Amino acid sequence: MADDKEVTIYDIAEYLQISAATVSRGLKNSTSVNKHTRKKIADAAIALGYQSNTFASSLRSKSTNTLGVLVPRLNSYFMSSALAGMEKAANLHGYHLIIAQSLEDVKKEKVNAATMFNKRVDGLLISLAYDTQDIEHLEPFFKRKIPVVFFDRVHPHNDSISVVIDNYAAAYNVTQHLIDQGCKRIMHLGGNLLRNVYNDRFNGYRQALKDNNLPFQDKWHLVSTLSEKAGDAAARHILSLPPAKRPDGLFAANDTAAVHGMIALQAAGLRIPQDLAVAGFNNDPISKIIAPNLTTVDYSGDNMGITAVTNLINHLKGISDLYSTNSITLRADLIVRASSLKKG
Amino acid sequence: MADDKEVTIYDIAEYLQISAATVSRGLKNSTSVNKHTRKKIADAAIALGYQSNTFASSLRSKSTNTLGVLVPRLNSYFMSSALAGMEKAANLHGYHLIIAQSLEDVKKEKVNAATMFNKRVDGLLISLAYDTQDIEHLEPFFKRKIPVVFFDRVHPHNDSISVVIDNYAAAYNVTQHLIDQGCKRIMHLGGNLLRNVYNDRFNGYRQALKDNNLPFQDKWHLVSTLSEKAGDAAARHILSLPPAKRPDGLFAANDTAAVHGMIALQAAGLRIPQDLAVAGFNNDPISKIIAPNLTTVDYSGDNMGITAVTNLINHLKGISDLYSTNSITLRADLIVRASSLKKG
DNA sequence: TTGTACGCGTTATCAG
DNA sequence: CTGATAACGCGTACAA
Repeated sequence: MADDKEVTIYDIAEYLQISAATVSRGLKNSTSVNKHTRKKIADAAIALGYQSNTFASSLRSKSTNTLGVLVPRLNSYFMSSALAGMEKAANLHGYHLIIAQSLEDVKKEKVNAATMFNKRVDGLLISLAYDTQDIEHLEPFFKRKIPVVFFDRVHPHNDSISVVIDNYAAAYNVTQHLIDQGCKRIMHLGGNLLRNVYNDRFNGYRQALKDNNLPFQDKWHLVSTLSEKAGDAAARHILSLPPAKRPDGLFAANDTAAVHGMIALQAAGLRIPQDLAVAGFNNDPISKIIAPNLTTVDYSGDNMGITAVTNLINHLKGISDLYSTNSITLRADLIVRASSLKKG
Repeated sequence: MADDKEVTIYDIAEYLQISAATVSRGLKNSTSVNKHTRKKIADAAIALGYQSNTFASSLRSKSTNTLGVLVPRLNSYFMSSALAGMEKAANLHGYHLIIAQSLEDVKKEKVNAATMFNKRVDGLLISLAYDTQDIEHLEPFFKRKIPVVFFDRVHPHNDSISVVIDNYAAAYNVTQHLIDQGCKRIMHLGGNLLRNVYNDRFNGYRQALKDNNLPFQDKWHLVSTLSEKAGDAAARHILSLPPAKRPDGLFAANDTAAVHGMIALQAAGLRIPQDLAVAGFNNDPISKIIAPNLTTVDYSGDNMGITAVTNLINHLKGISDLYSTNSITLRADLIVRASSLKKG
């Protein structure tokens, strides 16, 4: 009952009157150990209640089987789906996840990146904070050739890979769809243009307008954090305009803002889609609950998470060369629902 | 440019012509090191690009500053909020999180628990899988006195603590509220009774019926996984009953099932709350998007996460005795919204 | 205030 | 197939 000391491979070795080296090898089922001995070792391990000490092993083998995940926030539908996908893929390959959030704060992002490095993660998965300008804080990883995978909110870098969707094309398609429905005055509720996702969506939107000879006005481009409140504020902004000057279409860069905008607009008596067609982005569950259902872009966090981790691990195992390509683009289809259907 | 070797405290020591021991002490700002020397060490560390090796340190000090988090799923609103809260609290105290999901599978839960132990987490936070029967797989933690904190889906155990809400009281209140609104035939869409949360909610519901002299019928208690599909199926079940035999109230053990039930019922022409009053559980964002808004129970994952981690860390730091109490109950208030308001 | 010497538990290397 | 031994990077008695 003296359960106070760790049970180590030495205890097993002594117990079986063999060497610790053999125990170590036997424990990982090395074929260079007699099958019979292997069995004895496994049994003894259980009998003695042995539990391997991961970081003693890591210290020696210089690999932790751990991936660092650094995201802006943990509690959004997209992100929690991405994490779920990552965990699934990681688990499948015997890797584990250490997770931190920057809360959209570069400073926290830097501190967390350093922590991940100190923990000697075998690879880093990162989606950048709202106002991260450069990625100097990732230099330690690049220097030591620890693979970094950006996803969603990325930053171009030669020695890393990005997993993204084609935000430009998706936004273009959304806008074109609204135009096809007869919208002529389309407002865009977007995010910080510093981040590729919002910049690309904005550009896709603008290009679609241009290609259809529709004028773009600066005041139709609202920048926000795309929160519930931001959706609300956008609605109030629209309602503050004289009816003749109001947009007849709204494309929000996420579903949260779109939905809360809709609710506020509807509360004020506007009809959707008749008075104003609305489209969002992400295919968040809320898009199927709001009435009318929200037109959006299918953006699977799960897929993105699985892809990011699988590629990272393949690279770690030398199966694929991470840097042979710089970017993986996942598909993200337009999902048309009633909120944007002015015609039939 | 030969950045291929780790920079260790020995490199700093050699660089400064002092001993590694002093460097080690200086790095953690020990007052037993000359202030001037300390400064030199810090500077040299930066100059040489030193990054401490966490697990070498852990191996020596036998503490990892890492907490294990083991949950059924990562991608639910409640759970991602709880994780966000945990990360926030952990980060605040210099702890980090290693996260895994059981995907509601006991086998995975066991494997993951073992991994967490092998990684020598300083403490474990766990919410049990759907069908976990016993917690023998946590024995290694108990034996080595590594603190375990259960949250949400808990299991009574002397050497651990549980962070919960009063599910019984909350469910009682929901049911009483429905009764107050005139409901006489209340159906309960619940989860697996093996889990405290669903069992307690069921019992609260039943007791409220009893206290109001309303009959309970077995067939009014539906057990499911509380998924979108389960909500749908429950609705179809209700619709399959002859109108006179249908319930006039529905209490679902989560908002997802409640909302998707509502949508299906409404699609079939039932009016909510007139024909059927509905209440859910969790105060998920979707409860404020469905029309009419869903009556529910406010259940803050963020709070629960913060509470669980803070208590765990206080215990680790010896500030509080984890086991002086066996359970912390957070408040969870009824939020009345239109979906249940038959009267005014 | 600083240095010496050793150990944490594992794995790699080399020899047999 | 197995064993002896050193090393991974750090922390800490103990001594100076």
